[in-house]
Amino acid sequence: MTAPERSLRADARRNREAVLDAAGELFARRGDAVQMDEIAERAGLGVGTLYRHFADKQALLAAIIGRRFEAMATLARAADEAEDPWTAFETLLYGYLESAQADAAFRFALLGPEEPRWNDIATEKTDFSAITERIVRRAVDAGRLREDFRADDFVLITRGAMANMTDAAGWRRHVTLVLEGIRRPER
Amino acid sequence: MTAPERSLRADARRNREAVLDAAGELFARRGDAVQMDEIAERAGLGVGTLYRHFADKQALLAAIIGRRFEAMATLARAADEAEDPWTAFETLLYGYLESAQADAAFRFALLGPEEPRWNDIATEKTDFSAITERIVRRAVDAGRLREDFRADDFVLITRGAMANMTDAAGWRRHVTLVLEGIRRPER
DNA sequence: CTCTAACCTGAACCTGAATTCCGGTTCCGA
DNA sequence: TCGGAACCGGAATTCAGGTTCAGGTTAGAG
Repeated sequence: MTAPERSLRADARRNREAVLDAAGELFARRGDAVQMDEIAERAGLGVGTLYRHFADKQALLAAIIGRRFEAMATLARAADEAEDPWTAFETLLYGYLESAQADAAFRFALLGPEEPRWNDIATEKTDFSAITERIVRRAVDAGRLREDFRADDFVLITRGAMANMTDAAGWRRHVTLVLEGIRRPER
Repeated sequence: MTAPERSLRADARRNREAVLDAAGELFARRGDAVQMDEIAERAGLGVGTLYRHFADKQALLAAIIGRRFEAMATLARAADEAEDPWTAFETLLYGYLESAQADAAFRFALLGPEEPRWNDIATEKTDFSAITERIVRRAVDAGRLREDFRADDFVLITRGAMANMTDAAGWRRHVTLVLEGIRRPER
């Protein structure tokens, strides 16, 4: 996709990285409302350079989102390490949501109506989904989640919480309420 | 706000209504993505006429949202009629969400980051909020909702569900899960 | 050190809407 | 029936942002 084709000239590689960093920072803060000019300025480059590395704004966005999903996959993998299935689940859930809170673009990508489209654009998402599925299954099998809980439900909860990220406290309360209906006692 | 100032010429009143209807229909289907030209065409009028009645797109949107909140207040009032507090609560919740499902603009207004702003723009919202508060209190007092449930939580749940209105079934599942954690047995 | 393909720049350009504006129309009171 | 204030139509204007491109600049192979 946005694969760093082999052998970029040193300065080109450096600039590409600068663009990614600047865009990541700005998109995270203000979602896709940021303008290409801003990104270019922050990266200390001309707009033209952005277009040399990314076909259009959408592609740049996609690259950033892909990065996030990679990070999410790592996070999920770490959560899956946990001995206790419930701990694994909770770690994943909160880790994911905290990342979402810190990144407006990521949130936007997940909440927007074109969400399904990211599957193609950000293939990194597949990894994450797979691990999530495993963690959910573990918790269900251990009897710590209602028996009919599915990975899809994880998405539902997650979206629900993200919709309440206007104020910092709201989504935690939301998750608390939901968890209560989903969780099952240890024994 | 968009008060139909006294004495509009007959045709003007008729046109104003046509605009409101056309806009309501289109906004409901596609949110604020619809263009002024489309609305004008559907209303069988020129764009200029829209601007004669509403300062700008935002104002037109606000008028529509206001209408919805009026309808929601009516709905809430009806729900409050119910003898059983839980029935009242559930009726309100589902009625509200079904309306949201049927109206993208309404949903958009409630989910968007400028949500708070609607309090000023659509004063009709106040009514709705008041009744909602009463219904929630009734259910809590009757011991049918967890003791610490507040009207704010109703908003949380509601936003959470709306975020899952991409597919028609998702939000119902979401509400089911949440209700489980919130509800308290009859006795 | 040279030369050129690969890069970069940023002003100009384009596009898609919202909004304006003014020459006609129409309602309606006298 | 008449006059003019209220209205209406819709092409023209404005504007914000994304995207392009005609030159200038290097990195780095030879």
